Amino acid sequence: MTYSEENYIKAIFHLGIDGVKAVSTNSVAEQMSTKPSSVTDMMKKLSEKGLVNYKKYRGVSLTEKGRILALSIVRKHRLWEVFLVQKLDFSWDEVHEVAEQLEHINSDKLIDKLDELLNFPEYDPHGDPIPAKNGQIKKRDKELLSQMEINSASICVGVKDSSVAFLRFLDKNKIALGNTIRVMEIEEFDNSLHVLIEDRPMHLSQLIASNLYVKKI
Amino acid sequence: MTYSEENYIKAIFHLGIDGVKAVSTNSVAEQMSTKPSSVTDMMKKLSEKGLVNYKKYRGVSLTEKGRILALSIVRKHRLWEVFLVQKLDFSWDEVHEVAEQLEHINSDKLIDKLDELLNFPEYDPHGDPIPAKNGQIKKRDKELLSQMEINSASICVGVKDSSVAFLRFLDKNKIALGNTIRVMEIEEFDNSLHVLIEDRPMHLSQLIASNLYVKKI
DNA sequence: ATATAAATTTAGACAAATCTAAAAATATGT
DNA sequence: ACATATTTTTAGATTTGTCTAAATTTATAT
Repeated sequence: MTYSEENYIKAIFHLGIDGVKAVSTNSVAEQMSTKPSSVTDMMKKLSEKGLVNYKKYRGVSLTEKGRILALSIVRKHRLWEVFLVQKLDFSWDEVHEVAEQLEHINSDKLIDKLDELLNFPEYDPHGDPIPAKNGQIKKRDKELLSQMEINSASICVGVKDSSVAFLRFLDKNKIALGNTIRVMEIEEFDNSLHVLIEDRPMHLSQLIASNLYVKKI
Repeated sequence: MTYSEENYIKAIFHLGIDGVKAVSTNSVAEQMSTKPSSVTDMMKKLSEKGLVNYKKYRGVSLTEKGRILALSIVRKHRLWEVFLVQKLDFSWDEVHEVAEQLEHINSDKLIDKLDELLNFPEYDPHGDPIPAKNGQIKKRDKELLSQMEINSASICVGVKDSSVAFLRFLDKNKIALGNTIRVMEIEEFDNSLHVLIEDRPMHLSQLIASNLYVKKI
């Protein structure tokens, strides 16, 4: 597998995450910052290799073989992110770029041993689950903060948007995974939330609330 | 820099290590398992970029800029090797292949932090010095065991040949860096050595002795 | 010194991954 | 339903790194 092939497989995986049957050529092109014609070329190639189901004009999806490959890449990416944060003191907004490179390193022993060094983590620094060696990936039961009711209490377990801008915003406002969040009031006007984060009162816009995953308690 | 360019720079660095003015096209090709014509092409390109001094038919050498780049790649390679051995329990004959991949990962912060995690090691698992961040590389005073005199005592500090076969041989015979070695007798016939390794008598062929670096004590 | 051998470069080709522009297929709105 | 817009594919070009085969330069041996 070339890096490029792996990146396409990963893109299709991420786009097709919520039970979507097939993803469009254009969406893959956008995700990867390439042109649709490049995607078409690559889909033919990956289809030849039995990694994707591709029908002209009908979009593309991963085969079982492709899914397993995608999961192994995601596993590597997320384990490296944990390593960077836990062992090298990276902040959660710095890890993605480096992990994008590290995820292509090819060595089973390396990944198994890294997993062990990190004590078999289940989630990456953004709260996303780390696929097991056999490809199993657990779906955490979580919902968006924006969907919580008044007076509900929850724990922050992940972010939907993991852009540098959003993560820095959270840092600046001392909002971190593991924090407890209680919804005190919902502004009808703009759907913003008055919350208590670890007993600290805060006012969060609807945009913020709809990018934070929480788990009811 | 592409991976390929980096590999050529590294090859020229390793071939030119002992004060050689210029290395030949063929030697680079052999080192990299490519064809001489491919080397010629790449030398033109690296010359354009100011990384090598290249004159047709006259061989090639690194410019200062090229040397600095080479040292940064070697630094990364050797730090990763230390990481693999110290943190992930790799044996010294398993690290090279993986480090060949990891050395191309591009992140200054990653390498600085890795260096720190490993406590600023000076040598890699084979006894080779790790270039400092600024490119400084210390030359350890060492000589081949085969050049030691009778009754001399020394400490094993490195290997010349770091092939899997040689490293496994050393493991099997419990010869490791840091061991003390005393030369008891030299066989005139085949230049083999009778030595005491950590007080354990052993008989080493001339080939073995000429691939072990030691430091007199 | 010069024929021959060896090393190196050149010329031309190829595969991978990308692009642009044009053509074809599909989707959409009234 | 059909004209128009959008999406997707095709055709052909480009760049990078590689190769083979032929030509050229340098080295070597007598």
